[in-house]
Amino acid sequence: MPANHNPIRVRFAPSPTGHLHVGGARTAIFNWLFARHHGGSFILRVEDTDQERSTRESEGMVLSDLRWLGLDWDEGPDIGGPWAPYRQSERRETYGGIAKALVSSGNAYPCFCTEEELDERRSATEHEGVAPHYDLRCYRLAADDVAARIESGDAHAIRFHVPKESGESLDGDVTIDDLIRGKVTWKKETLGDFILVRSDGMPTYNFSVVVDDHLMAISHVIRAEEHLTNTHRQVLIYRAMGWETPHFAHVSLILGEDRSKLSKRHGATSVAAYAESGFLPGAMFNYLSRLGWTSAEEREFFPIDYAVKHFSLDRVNAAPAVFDQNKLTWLNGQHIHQTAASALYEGLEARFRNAGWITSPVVSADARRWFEEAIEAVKKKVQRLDEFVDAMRFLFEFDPAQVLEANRTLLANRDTTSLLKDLVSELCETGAPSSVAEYKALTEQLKSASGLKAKELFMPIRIALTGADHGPDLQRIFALLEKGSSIEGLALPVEPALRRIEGVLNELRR
RNA sequence: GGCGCAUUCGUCUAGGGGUCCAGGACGCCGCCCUCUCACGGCGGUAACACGGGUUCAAAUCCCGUAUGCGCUACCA
Repeated sequence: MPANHNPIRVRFAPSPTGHLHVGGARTAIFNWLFARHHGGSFILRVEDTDQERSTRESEGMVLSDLRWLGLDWDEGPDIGGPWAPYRQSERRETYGGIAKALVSSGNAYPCFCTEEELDERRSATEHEGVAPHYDLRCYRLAADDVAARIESGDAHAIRFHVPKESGESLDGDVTIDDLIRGKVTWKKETLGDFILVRSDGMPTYNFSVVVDDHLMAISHVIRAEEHLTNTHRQVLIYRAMGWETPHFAHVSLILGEDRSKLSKRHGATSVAAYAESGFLPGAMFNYLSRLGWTSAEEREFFPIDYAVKHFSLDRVNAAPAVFDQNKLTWLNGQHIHQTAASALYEGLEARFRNAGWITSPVVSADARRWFEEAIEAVKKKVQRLDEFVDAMRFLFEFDPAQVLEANRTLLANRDTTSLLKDLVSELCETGAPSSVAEYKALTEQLKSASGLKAKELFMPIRIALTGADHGPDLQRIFALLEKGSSIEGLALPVEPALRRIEGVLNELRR
């Protein structure tokens, strides 16, 4: 028996055919939020019955993508659980047994038609304007005929019989009360007999999903809208087995900018790609949970536990939603701004090393502290992790010739040259300012020496020092440069500020 | 084609008969803060798909149309 006796049990059932996509991620998040909000269980089940496309490697990727998002599960293929196994490919006997029961109760039958034959007959009837339903050929086979063909080893699928004529034991009409969409009804005429078990012995989605959801005691099936019309078939299987149906909630699809279903051609769609391009898991979670769901107070920016506390299916929107990179990026910025530099550093070290800024195999405590200061200095200017490298590049890379070339009008005039000369002599005399007081003293000194106003003073210094017309406070830049040059393991020269200004002056003299 | 679902600013959404000549957020524009760039603050731009009903009153209820999407597979 499971340790958790809460009857709320939901599952996320991905097909392992590549990285987790944002659509699947949102479905997983909604399920997880529902479970955590109600104190129920969240089960992970791998739907790998399509052997052509499923791989164990993909399964590993999907699991790690889910973990990256901050999700955890109570039962799953990697951790087991009371209803193991949690991989459908390992549950064939179970499906086989249920299929047999459906055949003996008269709700299903062996079908010997091959795929090619079916294709042929389908295309033959297509232009007659008739719904392309199975023609019931094998349903009408005589019992001993069937027995004989099975005896002789003829390959066959198992097909479910949708009750059509009055007098059949089940009604083919189905109404569900979807938690997001309300009542949805289908008429029996809509459906043809459909395959339960393929001729290779693998169950189809519509069959295995019912068997597993029932056997795993799933209370709420929360899944994407593309499965809504399949629910008709599934409910019929529940009825034929005499099983109670779970509650259904069909979440709308995520669309690309052109309002078609989000897919690879819309650009990055896997959560792994977003992780790589510098999105924080908390921001991804925040954005995806907000896509189609709002808390009663309509908060936009929130941590995971806020969503757990406030999540409710009642407030999930039935209309499809366009994936908006802009808003994701904004949210990611908000999350970065709120995250401590020490935490940000964790996700940034590899990027810094990659940029060649770290020269030692181990990062010393001093170096780490210095990086955290630098992160703090530029944090509010970035919206993605990868932008930190661009925002901090000026600290490590400086080419006087290039800087002059790009800013000749501003740097190559008499006032600026004498200002920079003054600055050099100040730096030689007192060293680079490392405190607010020293910095103030320096700028006061420069102001009186040059006679320039504050506004005219700072831009030439900024550019001669960083090469850019934007960046953190000059005072912080001096301090960072000064401190960093005395820390081992950082790719910084000694006296970087002085060298840079001198370098520019040298270029000016040429 | 048939069936199903959906339709409020460019986008995410609030709203569920009167409080809505429709509120919030992203984006965009302007202003303020400021040595710069950002952050932040303030303001602006912009929507009830269309047509019929029902009602004293409709973004909200009903019907139809249009559009989009999904399903209609021995994919999930």
